[in-house]
Amino acid sequence: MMTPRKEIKNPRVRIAPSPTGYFHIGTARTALFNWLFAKKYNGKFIVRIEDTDRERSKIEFEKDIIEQMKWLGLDWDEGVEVGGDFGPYRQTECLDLYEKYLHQLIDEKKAYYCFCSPEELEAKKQEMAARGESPRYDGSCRNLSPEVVEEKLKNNTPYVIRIKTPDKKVAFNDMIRGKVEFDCSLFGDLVIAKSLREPLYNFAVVIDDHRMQLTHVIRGEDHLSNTPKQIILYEAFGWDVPEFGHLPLILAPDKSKMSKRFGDVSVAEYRKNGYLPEALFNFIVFLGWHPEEKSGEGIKEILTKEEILDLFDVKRIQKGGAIFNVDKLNWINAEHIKKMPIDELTKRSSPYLENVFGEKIISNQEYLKKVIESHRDRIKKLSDLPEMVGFFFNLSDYPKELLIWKDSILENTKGTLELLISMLTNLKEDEYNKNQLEAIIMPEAEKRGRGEILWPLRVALSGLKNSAGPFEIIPILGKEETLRRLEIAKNKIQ
RNA sequence: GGCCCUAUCGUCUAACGGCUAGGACAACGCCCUUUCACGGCGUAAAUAAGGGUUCGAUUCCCUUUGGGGCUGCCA
Repeated sequence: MMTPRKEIKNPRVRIAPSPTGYFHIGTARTALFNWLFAKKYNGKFIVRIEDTDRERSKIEFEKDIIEQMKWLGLDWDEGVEVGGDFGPYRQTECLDLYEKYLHQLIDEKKAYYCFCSPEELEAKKQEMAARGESPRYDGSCRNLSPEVVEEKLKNNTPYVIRIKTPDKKVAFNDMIRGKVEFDCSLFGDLVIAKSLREPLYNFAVVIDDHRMQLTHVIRGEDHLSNTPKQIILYEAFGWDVPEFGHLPLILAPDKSKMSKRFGDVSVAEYRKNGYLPEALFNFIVFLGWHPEEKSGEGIKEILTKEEILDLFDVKRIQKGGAIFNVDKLNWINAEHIKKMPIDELTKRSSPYLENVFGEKIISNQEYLKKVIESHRDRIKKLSDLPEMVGFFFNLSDYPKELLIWKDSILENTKGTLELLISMLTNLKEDEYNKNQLEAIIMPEAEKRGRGEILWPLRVALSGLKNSAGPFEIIPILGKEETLRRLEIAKNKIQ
């Protein structure tokens, strides 16, 4: 059986995004699992920016990463913005350190300068592929004499730095997958730096993970095959190897890696589209993880961050990839919207409304709250709101035919509107509540047919084919506006 | 191609080696209903295939098949 799991205590974990694009949903999930892991086991969560790719790294992306992580409700103990004892937390600020370690490896003959040109390499690669071998570096520069190396360096011959990959198998015990083994002889000598001042990912990661004393490296499954390469480096330095855990990937509906299909699935995009951070958090964590079922009938799926943290357990992380299902996200989002206190919901919805209808819309908070409350059960996303509640602020024009119930006739509709106007005119302002309204209108509706009365009423109020019911709308609109809208309807018909 | 990971309803998933394989989303149907939603009730829907091990496999092992990742002087 399995070896007993080591007790996890005060782990140090990290998320190490590279600022080469907007904060991606997949990165968000990795961040989330690391955050949960740190919180759950009383450890530290660290944010490190991996910007060794100078070409593609941009400060605006770094800002976005930080902003969206905060938006999702994540906080970190060390890293960019907050600092800490193991800085710098941005790789481009560690160049001296990488250079030092590169020198160390070269001095110890564990790494070497390679002067092969990309063209040569490509040709060799083709050759090997043609022979059916797995393409790898043949080690031409592995044993260059110090004189030759010095000469070439003096002449500014372009070079890279390669690690001498040991000819052996490397195994590790993945927290999620159990034992995983790779044959390193298949790799060849890996390039670990483009130059002394240009370290490459696999090298920089090891230096930093070690330097920051990380105990667990939890990352996407796409890094699984990088792990043995990094272990080689740990061993070259004689450092302790952290525990690794490789999360299953989030897949697009066609099962390809998420980023490939919808390249720009940024968290910011979901935010803009009206998803709540608590819903996105909830949804994403359920992609590849489910809590233990508590005695019997199903599990609770709508959870707060705190509840998730309480239930979280690494052992229950899934191995297989999970497809990102927007329908489920929409449902979870809707559920969180239903649960949210109205003041909070109003605050969060305001930007979406303001965006469409302008600032004045938020001036009357009490009105706004009633409007939002009346429609919270009908929306999936905050961004659905403007379209649905717009009529409260501004009744748009509609064809008079819309006022006519099913196969009723214009004449009846006119009669209905006149009747309603007279009934509602007699009702006092403070009687404009659901109960009173129903008390006077429903008997009439039962008599003449509900649709005959209620449909024209509702359309007159909303101007829409589909909307909330009249007894929800009228109390919000109030007497004056209600009657005004009924007059508009009546005038349309004449 | 090579290496690695992976496999329960369409999707996310549950099931100490032991029940009619459970739940959720979506779909469909019915109810509620002035419309559209909400809500309530219900229906259909899965252990990839083949071998073992076992009294008994969704569960353990092997093979095949499918899917995915990696195979950069990206991260």
